[in-house]
Amino acid sequence: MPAGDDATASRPRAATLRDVALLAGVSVATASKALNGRDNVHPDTRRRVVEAAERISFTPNSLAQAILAGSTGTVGLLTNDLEGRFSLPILMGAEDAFGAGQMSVFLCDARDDAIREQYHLKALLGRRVDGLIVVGSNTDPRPTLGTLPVPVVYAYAPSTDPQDCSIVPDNVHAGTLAVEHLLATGRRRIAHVSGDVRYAAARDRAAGAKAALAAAGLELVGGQVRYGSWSEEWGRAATHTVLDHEPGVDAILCGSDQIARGALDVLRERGIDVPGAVSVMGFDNWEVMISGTRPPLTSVDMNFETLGRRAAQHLVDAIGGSPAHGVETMPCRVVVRGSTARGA
Amino acid sequence: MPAGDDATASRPRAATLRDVALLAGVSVATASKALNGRDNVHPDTRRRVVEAAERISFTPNSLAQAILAGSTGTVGLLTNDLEGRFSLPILMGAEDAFGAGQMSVFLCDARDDAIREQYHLKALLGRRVDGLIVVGSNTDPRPTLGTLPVPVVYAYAPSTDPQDCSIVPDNVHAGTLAVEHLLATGRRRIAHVSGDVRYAAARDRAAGAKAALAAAGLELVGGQVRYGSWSEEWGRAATHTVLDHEPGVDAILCGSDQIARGALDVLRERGIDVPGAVSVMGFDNWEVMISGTRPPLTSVDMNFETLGRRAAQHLVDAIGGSPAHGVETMPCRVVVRGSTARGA
DNA sequence: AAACCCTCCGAAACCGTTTTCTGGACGCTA
DNA sequence: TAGCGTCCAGAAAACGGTTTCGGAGGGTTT
Repeated sequence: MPAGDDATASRPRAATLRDVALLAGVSVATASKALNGRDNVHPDTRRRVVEAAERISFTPNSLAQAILAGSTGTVGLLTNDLEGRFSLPILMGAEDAFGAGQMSVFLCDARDDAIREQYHLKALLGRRVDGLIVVGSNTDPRPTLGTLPVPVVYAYAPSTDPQDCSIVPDNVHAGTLAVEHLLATGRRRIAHVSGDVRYAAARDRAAGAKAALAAAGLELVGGQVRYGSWSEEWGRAATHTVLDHEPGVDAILCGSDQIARGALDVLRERGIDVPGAVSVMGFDNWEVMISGTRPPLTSVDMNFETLGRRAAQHLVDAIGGSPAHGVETMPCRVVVRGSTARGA
Repeated sequence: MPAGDDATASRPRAATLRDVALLAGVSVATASKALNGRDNVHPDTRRRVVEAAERISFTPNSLAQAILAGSTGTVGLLTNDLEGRFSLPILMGAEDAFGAGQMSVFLCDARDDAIREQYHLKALLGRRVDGLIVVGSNTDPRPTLGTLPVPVVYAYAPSTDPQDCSIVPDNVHAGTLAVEHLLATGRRRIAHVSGDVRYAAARDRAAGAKAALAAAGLELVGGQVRYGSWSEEWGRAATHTVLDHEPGVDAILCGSDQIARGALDVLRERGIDVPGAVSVMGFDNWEVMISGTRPPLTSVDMNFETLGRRAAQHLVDAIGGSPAHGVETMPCRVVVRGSTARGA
């Protein structure tokens, strides 16, 4: 158990440019120029300054630099999803896009609470972030933040205002890709078990799936999407129903990896071969859900990292004076695994 | 698809105190005093200033404030775990402890790369964070960052330097609690299937479990811990082995929720009643892994949020001049669910 | 020796805010 | 009416950097 004691043990105060200058025997102006590679500094002088800076491990105060330059090199990531399912890949993508260390990210979680969001927004603007990425908790449109003194990019959930810049995963295309993959592996009698119908993601994926089926002159087995909740439990229940009512079914397209896990469990219990008799697919390609499924689950990856990179790129452009408008959709991709293996 | 166009459409520059003062017809000094509730400002004047500030939605520039005050109201969270399993609850706990909006958090992911860590560290120190929380990717000790101009608290993974302040989950106690719970529900022949033996977490939990058994005059069925990997796959394999070699086993304590899922699957396949014949427990209480297990999995919650709050609290104390030293362990708790229900 | 150029350093202004200090206006008392 | 206290507003300094500008010093040319 730690015990507080040496309150007086003075921690070395962060070094300032003045300290460096004093130590090197030059003025602060010269020290600044020497460290920043400006011209008109004698090589010997520069060396002295650099050595002094290293000796006291001087780190320039970004605050002071920012106050002059008018930009801070920081962005705010205002999220509503701290399960981290979407925010974190987006954060990683953004970090990559900015270039490590160039830009630091303030992460704030509003927890889907408008009051808390305003609060964090105020704090971020006060800290003069150069821009904002707003991550929603689902793909339904969310209210715009309105006009702010810094550019904003909405990721995952689009803004209601079409003038804003939003980057969202293409759920319609995801549904299409999934069905095309199933068709390509010889499936014809496809059921679709999805999550909560109130989520745009569920409806969009279903729309894409139906469109792809229609293009092949087919429709869903049972004629309709089986909406429910985003849980394994629902995946199990719905799969039982599907198997009971549609004996000829040869593929179950699940609205999420969790639902797919439920489906796989029931198929295994009933002794139905996957993918021999029935193929199973999920959406999200959530590593932690998928690793361990039997057989390994084919899933549609929504490319969150790419989405984050793209959002960051748009933000950089906007900060640079070239804002974008409207909703941009990010393509996704099918990750094929054993649960739909061709001819298995 | 967004298209860049109105690069010239000037975004409203953030208002400064000077703007407010000009609009209210006072000096910046008076404006500052009026907005900060200082004395010696005439009520009418104050009202004029406040109205002016609201009219142009003035937000004080925290950078300028920080440069005066010498503290920024920001902390850095340097993590190596952006699966977010540990970092995010810790971040949430820290946010809570700081008090919403008081303190903003820079989140950086070093991805277990020392170079990247140094890079982020430099950026954070340059931004004059008031303190740092360093989150490891596992509970093995990690190298200290050494002496920095700001206080540091190590969370999840302790620092190698006992002078540093570290907050870690009490894995030994977790193992003890788990076994005590199993004993309390009448189990006597307990097997322990755990993850990678190279992880301190695995060894500590096992040590706690063995101690609790010894205290009851028992030992592990089979005499030893079955170490492997942190996967469902290993959970399944090891459970088969246990059932084959130890027919009398009445509980399987699993080193993680994932391993426990594997165990549950195998028990179900073999038609063994859980918890009637065999109890199953996991560690971590990872909601997303647990929701959907049949029966619902009893698990030891490591209280990451509390850990994060505690780390934040220690950081605040250290910033306030009362640093703590040494490793502090956080208690954990058993969350009882169906997989160990008494007398079921 | 005067005029000139070049190299290099430092003084000072600036960013946006807070705080201290100075001082003007006004009212009250002696 | 002089003296004093109170109330309120503004000027100025400070924080830690960057940048501009002026100028000192030395060498070269006429």
